[in-house]
Amino acid sequence: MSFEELMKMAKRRGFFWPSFETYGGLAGFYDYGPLGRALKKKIEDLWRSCFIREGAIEIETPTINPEEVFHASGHLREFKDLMVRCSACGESLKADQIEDATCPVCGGSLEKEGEKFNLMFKTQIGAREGGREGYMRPETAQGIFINFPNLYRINREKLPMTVIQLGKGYRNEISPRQGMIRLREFTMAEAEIFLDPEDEDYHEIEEKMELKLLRRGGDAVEVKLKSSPEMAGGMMMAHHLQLAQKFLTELGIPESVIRFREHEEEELAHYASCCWDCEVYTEKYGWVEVAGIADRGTYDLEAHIKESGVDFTALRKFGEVRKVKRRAVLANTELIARDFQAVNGIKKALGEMDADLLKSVKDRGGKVKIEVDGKGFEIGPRYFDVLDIEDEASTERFVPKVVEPSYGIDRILLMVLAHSYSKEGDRWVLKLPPKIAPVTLAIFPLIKRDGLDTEGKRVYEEMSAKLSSLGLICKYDESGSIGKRYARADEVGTPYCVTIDHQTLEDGTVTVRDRDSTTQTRVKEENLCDRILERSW
RNA sequence: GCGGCCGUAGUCUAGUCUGGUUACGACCCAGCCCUCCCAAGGCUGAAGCCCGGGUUCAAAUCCCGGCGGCCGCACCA
Repeated sequence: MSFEELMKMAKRRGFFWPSFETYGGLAGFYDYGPLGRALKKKIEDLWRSCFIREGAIEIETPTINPEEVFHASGHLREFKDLMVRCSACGESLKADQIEDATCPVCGGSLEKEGEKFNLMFKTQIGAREGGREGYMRPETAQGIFINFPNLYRINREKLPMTVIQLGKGYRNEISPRQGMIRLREFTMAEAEIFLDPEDEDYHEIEEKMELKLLRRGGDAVEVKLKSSPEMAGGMMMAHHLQLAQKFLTELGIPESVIRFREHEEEELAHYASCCWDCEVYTEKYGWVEVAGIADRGTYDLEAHIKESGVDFTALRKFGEVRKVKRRAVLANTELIARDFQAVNGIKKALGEMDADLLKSVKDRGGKVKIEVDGKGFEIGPRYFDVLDIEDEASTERFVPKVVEPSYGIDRILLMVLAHSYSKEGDRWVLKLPPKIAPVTLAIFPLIKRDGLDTEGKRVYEEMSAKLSSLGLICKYDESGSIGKRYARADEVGTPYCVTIDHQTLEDGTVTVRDRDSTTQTRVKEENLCDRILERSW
């Protein structure tokens, strides 16, 4: 099996093909045909059920976001780098690292015009005058983060809280390559797990499951995470590494081609403190990232607090009354009133200042400069006190940390095809797990006469009515020879072919052919539906 | 974005160097015939020179430009 053959099959049979071929083609965009669309939907459904199963809630937010969102998230700043190329050695350099117009690598001269590497698609929202700038989202995650207060309330203020979103993401890649591997518009499936950093032991780690971990700068090792979840970055990270492997193997990707690779320090995204890529191996592309499980810490929620001023905290309940130490600034209002008058302004300003800082100022006998209504004041140590107070409290507010598994659905679909497509002698067989096969059932008359064709169409209509209500696709085919029809069905991974033969007319039984073994069993027509659904639903 | 190679039906491909009949063949696809279980066979049919300009009596073929693709470099937050 080569990737070229796979891509040809995908186009010929209707899984996917490059977009806009009518107008000369455009790299980084792919269309899904009927089979691809059906397969993709089933992969998405399976992913969704993997998370819903453990209590996740799903939302949908816009793909276009106003500028503020990405200003807060740091995406805007990250993309403002100017890249400049050296015309002598070809080295690409970030413009802010260059002091004069010479190349720090070879001393050659640099091109005058730098290029902006902004990987977000920019767009205008509303009328040109008074409109706002917007961007196509490069990840679905921000739509979840900015909704945290709503979601936390809707989730009855319980953590951990897992929020998922499936949808399109956009990255204006400089030069997309490798067909479907790097797209400019693609489908992501992301989960944000909000949790209390002081209480991470939510999940049982599966003892038996073995993962291949490639740690920073090290060799890959097979480990059972039960004994050392800290290897993966904590219980929640370990759990999601396992979940990723379970999901991929359920799609038919063998365990032997799945591994997890820890990001090197310099490889980490600006928001992540730790990240494991889940990679799948293929001959053609080597190890390809299909999912990333990142520890985003409190980065995003803190960023949105700072940008918006909105409260993105959660409430931690101690379950008992605790003594909580707190440092408070107490203004000496009598003295302030006597010497400065502007009591309320100064008191307010003192209250907003950092208590620890004021403490150290007071301890050294220094002065604090304060401006109130344009007038400056120098406040000496005797005008305020810094007190350590012990309160009693049964709750406190905190910013939750976030663990983020993020899956690339298009890449996963490609990997699923690559690892299920095989040649058996002369026949191409797509050995998809029955529950994700785009076409579940094909119905053939053995030959096109003797009433077998009309009987076949009748069976087809009945089965199609039943299966389509479950979202499953059923096909009827009477063209060519029976062998050719089996071959056509095998090529697109149809797990079951039902043939109507002369015996059907006598006793109401049909044959069910299994794709992988090609063996046939005879079943009564009334049992056919149950038989098909056993493994396909 | 830079460099190299490339662009003929849905797919693979002959033809391009050396301009000249109706652009070769295969697969796939559709219709009909045949066919009692794994791409049998027959007949018929649909479908193509990436786009634009130039040279020429004449361009798939030669020249220029554009677009797109593949590979390498860079990029991949």
